[in-house]
Amino acid sequence: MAESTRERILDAALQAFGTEGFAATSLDALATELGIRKQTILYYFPSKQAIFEAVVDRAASDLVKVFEEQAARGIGGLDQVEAIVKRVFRLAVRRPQLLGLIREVTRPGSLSIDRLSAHTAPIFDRARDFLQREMDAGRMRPSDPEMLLLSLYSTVVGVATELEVQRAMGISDSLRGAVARRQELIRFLRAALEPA
Amino acid sequence: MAESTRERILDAALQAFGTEGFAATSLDALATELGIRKQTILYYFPSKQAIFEAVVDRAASDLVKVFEEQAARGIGGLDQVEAIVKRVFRLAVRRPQLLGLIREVTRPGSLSIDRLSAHTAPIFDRARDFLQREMDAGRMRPSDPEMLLLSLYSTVVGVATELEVQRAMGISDSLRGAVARRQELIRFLRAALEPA
DNA sequence: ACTTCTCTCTACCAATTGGTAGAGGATCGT
DNA sequence: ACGATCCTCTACCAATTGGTAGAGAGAAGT
Repeated sequence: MAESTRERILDAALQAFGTEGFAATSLDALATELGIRKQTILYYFPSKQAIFEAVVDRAASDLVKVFEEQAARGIGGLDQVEAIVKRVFRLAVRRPQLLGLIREVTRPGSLSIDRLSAHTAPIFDRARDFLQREMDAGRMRPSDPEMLLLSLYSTVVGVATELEVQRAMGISDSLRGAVARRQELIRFLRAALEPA
Repeated sequence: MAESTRERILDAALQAFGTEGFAATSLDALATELGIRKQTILYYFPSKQAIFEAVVDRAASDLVKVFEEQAARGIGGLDQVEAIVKRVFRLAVRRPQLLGLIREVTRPGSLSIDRLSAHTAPIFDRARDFLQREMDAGRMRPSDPEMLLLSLYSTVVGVATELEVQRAMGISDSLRGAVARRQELIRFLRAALEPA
């Protein structure tokens, strides 16, 4: 067997939760899609909420891995920011459900937000320290690193995931469109971050 | 009577759809909150979907009004961008459900996206033309105005609405926090937009 | 051969879902 | 006084929801 049933359930659940959302996803629909019975799902996970938490855990560690891989290279400066943006975009193109799930978890009133931030808190701290260091070294325009991090997060995740907004604006969402968006975003961020 | 039943239903529906989402909102819950029976709701609106569409229509025209009020002043340049950011923030503080609803509508697979963009398309065009004009006049760093608009949209809406992410980052979401975020965001955008 | 463990199934269930049918009480113009 | 219209209600309903109970098949260990 290429993939265990448990893994297949998690894959399908990530897809569903990340696009339709938690409430709009039913266990029956999930089971039908997998060609199994709902009770098989409930054999592996005690409840729908438990599936969601398992999906969040896996997605969070996938995300964190992407950041840590790049952090390990430590090329520094705006090139480092650019490299991370590129990685996030690659993730958004290959596995859009992953960022969709983040949006689902970070919605007001969502449970599991603490579960997500438990994973991401270390890389937030790391990113904040990185920004502070670069500012101190004069390689980046000085500002409040926490607020800047929030702006960066919003911009990158937004441009990477807001496909419907782009369609509404009349912007192509093809692969070539994604590359163009990424390039323009990087120019935008460089302009915002470069020391004056 | 201060407010008609129909208006009260729309208010409560905006609140619910904008925070919990469409699927997670039940007509019974809506009715209970209003102290009426579900069937009263269905007297005014033929279906749940119809309520959602009515809410989207009203929210969209409220949003458009905010933009058009500022566009009418036409102060131009980066000051105009700043003024719009301030207005969006004021909206996000006073009526957070409104931007929450936008996020709900712009989720992949959402119906009613066309309904929203029918309202917003004119102001998108207007904003694009504005950016192009300012670039041509040398008051703004030249770039692709459509892509820039997408970046601006993502950044502003993200910083204004991603309260849970801010909490996870350890940033205060008080009113004073909102002002600080706004100021930092404006500095960020000015740096990104100022001609080199 | 027998037990045990792992897995998927059928059969249910109570609660909730969005929605229909129609009664009854106001308030209105006539 | 009287019908008509507007509004909110009670009474239902079929379908779907997440979840429980337990049977049965297959493989593995003894």
